[in-house]
Amino acid sequence: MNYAEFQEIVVESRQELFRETIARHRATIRVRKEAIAIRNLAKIFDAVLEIANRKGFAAMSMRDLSSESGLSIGALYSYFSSKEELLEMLQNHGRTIATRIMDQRMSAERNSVERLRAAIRTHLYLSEAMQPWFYFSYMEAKNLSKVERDKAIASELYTEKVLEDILREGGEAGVFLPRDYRLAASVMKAMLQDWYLKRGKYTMRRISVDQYADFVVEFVESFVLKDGVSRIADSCPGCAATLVPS
Amino acid sequence: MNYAEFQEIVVESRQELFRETIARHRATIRVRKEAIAIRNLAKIFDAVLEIANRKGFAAMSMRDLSSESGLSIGALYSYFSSKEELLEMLQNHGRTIATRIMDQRMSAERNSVERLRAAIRTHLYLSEAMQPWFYFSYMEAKNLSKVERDKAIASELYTEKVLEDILREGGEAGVFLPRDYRLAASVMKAMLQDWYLKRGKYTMRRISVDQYADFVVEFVESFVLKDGVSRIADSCPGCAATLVPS
DNA sequence: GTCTATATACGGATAGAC
DNA sequence: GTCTATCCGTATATAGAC
Repeated sequence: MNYAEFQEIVVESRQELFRETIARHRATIRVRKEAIAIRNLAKIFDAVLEIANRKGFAAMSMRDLSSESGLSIGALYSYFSSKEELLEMLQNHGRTIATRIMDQRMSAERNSVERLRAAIRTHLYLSEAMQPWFYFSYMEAKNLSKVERDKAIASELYTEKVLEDILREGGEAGVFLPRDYRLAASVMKAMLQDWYLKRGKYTMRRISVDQYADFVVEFVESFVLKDGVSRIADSCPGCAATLVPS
Repeated sequence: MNYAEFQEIVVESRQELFRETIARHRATIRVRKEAIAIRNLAKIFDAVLEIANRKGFAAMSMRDLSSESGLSIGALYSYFSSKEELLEMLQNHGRTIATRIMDQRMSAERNSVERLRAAIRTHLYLSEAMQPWFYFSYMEAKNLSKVERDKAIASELYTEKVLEDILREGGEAGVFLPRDYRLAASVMKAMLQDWYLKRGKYTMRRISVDQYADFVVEFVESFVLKDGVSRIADSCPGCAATLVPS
């Protein structure tokens, strides 16, 4: 599966997830007509991501949000009861999509090498499809309430644990070299996060998400596999092409 | 050189750099007595880093800064003319220290493998000694004026270019394997940045900066060196100990 | 050099018309 | 369901006493 195919999955589940988010916040969302609520909530979330990723959530005023989303300030407040709740809604919404898709796709793979590759690819594809949300979530995490911040941290650590467990199982099976798997998972995570944190840089350099994924797989495998480089070059000649100096 | 030794260099140059920062902003800093100005500016910078890294620079009020720094709001404004100028002063101050020390230490090393290790270690040591500033600089970069933001981006890209050039020179000398050196420099940078962006995580896990540095060197060398693992394990048995699974 | 008191503007949130 | 007008707290920045 390449990125183009993956993207469709995300687009398809989008509608359904807005329905769920609206249901979860039935208490504060006063708009009863679902179609309208979905359309406007999507506009609001997109506008928040656009403004907050440019100048920060704290610096975004309701007047900014009103003009960017096309809804009046009064109308905005029938979708949330405070700016803080808006932040929490957006965090929960994004995290739910991300977690669900990640879990779905990881459950398919069985052997360690394939699981490692799938984890890298899926995470990168996901953060590519939802780049504004991932960036926002990273940058605004410290501004969340303690409860919400703890959820965000738990989610981060869970992703890292998934990577660590793949490495550990592969290590026990003798597929991977003995390494500090926890530290390896940490720096892998850092590489995955760089994709959405420095998106502009990679766009300028004309690096596609598939190229980046191939590179990260290669880099990590050279560290954990016994024969490092050769394997992926054999199994995926196209990938190897991305490894020569530019 | 380990971290403890490195730290002294940073502490020593601190005073001198405050003098320079005050000289550079002679126009706005109304306080004439240098000793007082240095002491208070240091208090102000520390307080900004403390508050802004907790809840963001935009959310930090002058009242917050006043009570954290111990200076009144009126006194604060004799050190800068606006909140925005304060942000720029702090960015410039930190970047000057970081750039100067990085350049100093890199000029010493000659061969490619040593240069690569020195670049990794120095960057990590620097970001450890100045962790609050590095974190602040990363998180608040997007809130700077265009001029200042461009300076911050240029500085980021320069660091990456240093890494890329080391790899390229080593590649041309046949010391490193042929790789995409630009992408390699990118992900190395991501690993280096993880150290100051997730400082709390590594503290909890009792990973020292020296352990982390050894690990990153090992990881990168397994990718670019022909015989990967063995070299560092031979040249530094202590380091190898950190590589077994915990 | 540093303080307190205050001018002035801008922010989040609500009321009530349509 | 959405809009405009407005309340009221809090923000930055300054003035002037000490």
